[in-house]
Amino acid sequence: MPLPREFYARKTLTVARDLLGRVLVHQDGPVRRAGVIVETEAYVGPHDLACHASKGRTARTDVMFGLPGHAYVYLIYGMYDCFNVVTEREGHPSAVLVRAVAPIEGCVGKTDGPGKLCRAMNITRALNRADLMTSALTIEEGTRVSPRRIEKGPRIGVDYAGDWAHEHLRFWVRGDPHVSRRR
DNA sequence: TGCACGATGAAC
DNA sequence: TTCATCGTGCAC
Repeated sequence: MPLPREFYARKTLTVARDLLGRVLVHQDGPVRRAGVIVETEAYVGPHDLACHASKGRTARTDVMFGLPGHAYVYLIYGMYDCFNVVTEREGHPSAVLVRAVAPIEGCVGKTDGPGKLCRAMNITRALNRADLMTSALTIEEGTRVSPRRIEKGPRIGVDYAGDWAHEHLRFWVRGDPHVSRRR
């Protein structure tokens, strides 16, 4: 069963933490690809200079202004896809980037980074705007991670975002080997 | 119409 | 530390 839309219709920070331990599932034709989410980042709104929606509502960022629980998949550096889930209320652009999963089934190659997990689970821009309630891409309940096992720190690769680069909006499961290693 | 620059990963 | 590679947003 997919997590309900109300799960995503909360503060982005809350959703980012609560997504740890949940299971990302891509029903890729006959193949089921799944992994436990172990690392996330929150992009909290138009005032967040690291959030793509801080540029305004464009063809690319439009989905973030819509209903929560939809996929925002974009191309980064000309070669990698990154998977996000839209959060909060319609009209408020925000999302959670899933940075790493622990593979369960159907994953090809490593999953310890946002580009890598998309490649391993065959998540591409074809799934941009997909509704996680009704499409081949979904997130299931999984197992909640105890707050004492959750660590947080600054987001990766957003040094351009001024003060927002220092905010602790990245969350991961302490000690999990599938968390991305970069700093 | 052109151009600088990434929410990265992998090689050196 | 460098580079592959291209869509996006913004300057002209």
